[in-house]
Amino acid sequence: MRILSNEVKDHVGQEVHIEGWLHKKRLLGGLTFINVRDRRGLTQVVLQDKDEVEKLRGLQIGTVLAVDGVAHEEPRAPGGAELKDAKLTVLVPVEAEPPIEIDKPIQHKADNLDTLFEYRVLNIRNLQEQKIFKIRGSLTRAIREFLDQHEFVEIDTPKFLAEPTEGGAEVFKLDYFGKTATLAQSPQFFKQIMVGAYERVYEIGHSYRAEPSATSRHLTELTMLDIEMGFVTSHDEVMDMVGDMTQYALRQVYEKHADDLKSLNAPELKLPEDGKVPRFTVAQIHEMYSKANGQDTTKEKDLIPDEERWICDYARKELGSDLVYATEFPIEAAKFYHKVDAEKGVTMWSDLLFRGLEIATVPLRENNYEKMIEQMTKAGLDVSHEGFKHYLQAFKYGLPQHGGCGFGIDRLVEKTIGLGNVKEATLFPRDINRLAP
RNA sequence: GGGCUCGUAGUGAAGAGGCCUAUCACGCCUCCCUGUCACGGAGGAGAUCGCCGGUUCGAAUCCGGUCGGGCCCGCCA
Repeated sequence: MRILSNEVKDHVGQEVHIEGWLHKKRLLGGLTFINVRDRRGLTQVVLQDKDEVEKLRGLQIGTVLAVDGVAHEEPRAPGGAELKDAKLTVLVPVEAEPPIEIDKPIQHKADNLDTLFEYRVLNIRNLQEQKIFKIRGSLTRAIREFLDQHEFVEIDTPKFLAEPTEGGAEVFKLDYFGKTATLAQSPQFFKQIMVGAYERVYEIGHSYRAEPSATSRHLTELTMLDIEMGFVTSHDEVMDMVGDMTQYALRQVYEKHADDLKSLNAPELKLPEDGKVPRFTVAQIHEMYSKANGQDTTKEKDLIPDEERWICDYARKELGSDLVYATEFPIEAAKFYHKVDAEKGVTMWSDLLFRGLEIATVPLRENNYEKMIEQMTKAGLDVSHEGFKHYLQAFKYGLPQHGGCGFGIDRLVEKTIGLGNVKEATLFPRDINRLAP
């Protein structure tokens, strides 16, 4: 029966059977060490029999092996145990030399990202590279845990849509049996509709943006966490929920993957002591940034990327928080479904920033049917259009006040680990130039 | 859409008019090596310097074009 790499130490003195990939050979003459990789990690196998070593001649890293040997306690071996007197069985011989090395840290330099993704199939076998996606899995699991605890229902909504109706971003169009379909830029309409059923819903799914943005923070296919929560009494309540969730997920992952994050050189996690993510209005940030940097940004409707980096720096140094909210975005920057604070003349929409980057937009929605029609008409949209019909039904037949967020999972993973490009946090990234692998 | 950059063995880099018959590291091949873990040692193979054209006695190096990357801005998650 097959045992796994981390179980070898529990079978000292016994004959055991392991299977995995040849990960490394070290030939010292009369003594040969090989590392066998399985899903738990590496097992060191010691070979002294020349005939056994000969079985590996001409075979490359990646060869699939079975090894029968006796487990020994050995302080000199990684993990404190190893296999001796081993017999090898080659299950899948690999003679082709891998185009990249997988037993050493993989280059993540911006100039070489193309090579990283060109050989993704192989470099994902690198133990260091694997940590990134284990951490990614843990982050989304922690988010699901939090949302489940707070009575959110997980939903799945279609990605083929009839029309590009939401606005704000370029959409992909494709032939759908003679009609034109678009790929969803977000589950926006569906999650709001579902508030009418469950009050609280979320989806972790893919969204598609056809924007020709070749930057370190854009993908054409991205993973978004979309949350919507009904019967909220204030914008603050939504911000608190999203802030709590993010802190929960980060704490969980920093605890569970402490060693992995350290070996990946992730920054130390700084979260506010009182658990409340600090808030600044967009106008405040413009003012603070302009004063500190001598560049006048007070006329900008949105934050410029450098302001996002600056306010995050400020929050980390002065307030001990890697997370910070930019609130009260101006009405000119808003979408038709955002709720407007008429008294202040701003929207009830904020962005959650994390280590210099916008990772979520957190707005309160307009939920009044007549006001929606009014705001849509003002935005130049045809409210009688087929694409809006079912969305507006939800409002016509009763939606409570609600709010939520669109949260970029790829960006969250990138910044959690301290990577330089959102694509490094994505297994098989899709961008303006890349469709494969 | 605009701007700025970079293309040299399988991988990562050095070379910035002649010292280049192109250097180094890792990987690969052969041999030596009984405690390696980025093993070590000796030797070897592997590159028409992205492509096309130009300038020059001479181009990896300078110029133009082209193709392919990257970064920033706009926009967004």
